[in-house]
Amino acid sequence: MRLTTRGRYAVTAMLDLALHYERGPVALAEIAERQGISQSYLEQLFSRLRKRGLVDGTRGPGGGYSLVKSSDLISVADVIDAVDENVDATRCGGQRNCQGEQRCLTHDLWEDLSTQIRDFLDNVSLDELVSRRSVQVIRQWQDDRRDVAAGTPIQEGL
Amino acid sequence: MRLTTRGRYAVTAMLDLALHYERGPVALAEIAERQGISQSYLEQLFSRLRKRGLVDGTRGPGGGYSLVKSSDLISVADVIDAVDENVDATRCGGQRNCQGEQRCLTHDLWEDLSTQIRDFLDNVSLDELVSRRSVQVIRQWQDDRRDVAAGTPIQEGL
DNA sequence: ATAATAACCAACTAAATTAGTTGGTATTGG
DNA sequence: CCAATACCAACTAATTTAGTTGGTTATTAT
Repeated sequence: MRLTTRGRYAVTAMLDLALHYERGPVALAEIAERQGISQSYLEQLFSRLRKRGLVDGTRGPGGGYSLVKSSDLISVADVIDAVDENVDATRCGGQRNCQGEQRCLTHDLWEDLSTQIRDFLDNVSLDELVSRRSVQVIRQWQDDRRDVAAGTPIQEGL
Repeated sequence: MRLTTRGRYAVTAMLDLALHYERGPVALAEIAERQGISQSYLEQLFSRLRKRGLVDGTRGPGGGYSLVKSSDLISVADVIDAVDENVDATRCGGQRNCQGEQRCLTHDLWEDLSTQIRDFLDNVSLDELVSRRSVQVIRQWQDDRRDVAAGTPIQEGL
C-alpha cells in the first residue's frame, strides 16, 4: 500500500486550489507558500494531475492552475490515483501471483483492506473537505498569515 | 501510512504459525519454505513479535516458535503494530504539527482514514483468517507441495 | 560429551523510492 | 520587450526496505 507524502501533498494542494480558484487561476508559488510544499515538487505533481484531466494550466502573468471539474466531482481517490500509482494493499497489485504462481496466504485479506480504503477515499470529495469546519479554520489562519506577511492589513469580508 | 512487505510477511508468517503450531513449535525454516520468505528476514520479524509477547521461541532440535495467545485473541493489527511502526496515515503521526506548528489542511482526513484502517485490522483475528475457505485451500496446496518436495507420498488424514 | 538443531543477535549491503534541486524552455499579459 | 508563470528533464541526497553474513547461545538426541 502506497500512501506517502506525495499523495498527501497532492490532496492538500488540490484542496488549496478548490479553496482559492474561484478568483481565477492559482499560481503554484502561492500554494507552495501557503501549504509549505516545495514549488518544484508541486510542479511534478501538477504535471500528473494535468495529464489526468483534473486541473488546467494557464501560462503567463496572472496564470496558474484551475480545477477542470467542479470540486464535488473530484474525489480524494482521484487525486491520489493521479500521483501515486495506487493504494492497493496487496503485494502483487491484485495479480494474485504474490507467491510464485500462487496467491499468498493473506492475499484476500489485503484485497479486502484495499477495498475498504478505496471505498473511503472514493466517497470523500474535495467539496466535502472544503465545507468541513476544521478546514475552514485552517484556511482562515493561512490566508490571514499570508496577508500579514505581504504587509496587507487583515480585512474582514471583501 | 506504512503497510509494506514487512507487515504483510509478518501476518502471513503468523497465520502459518496459527495453521501449524498445534503439533508443537514451528521452525522458521519451515515457514520460510512454505511461504517463500527469506529465513533471516523472518528472524528479524520474529524477534519483534517475541518482544511484543505474541510468540514464544523454543531452542534446540524440535524447537521453533509457538503462539503465546490463542489465535482468536491476536488481531492482524497486533501483528502489524509489532513489526511496522504504525499504520497511521497522517504525516505527523497524529502530532498535529504536520505544517510547522499547525495542522496541515488535510490532517483530519488522514486521521479519519487511519481510524478506518485500524478498525478494519483490529477486527480481523488470526483465527478468523484460519477459518476462511480461501486460506484453507492455499494451506492444503502448500502442505501437499511440501510433502511432494520431501519425497513423502501425500497422505489423506493421518 | 558431542554433534546437530534451531533460536537469537548485530552489523552490513543492495536496491528502490522519495522528496527535493537544478537549470532550463515555452507562453502570455502588460 | 520583459516579467511571470507553466512546463520539462535530469540529477541528488536521504531514507527505507528486503535481504545477507557471520556469528552466539540453548537444547535435544546419540
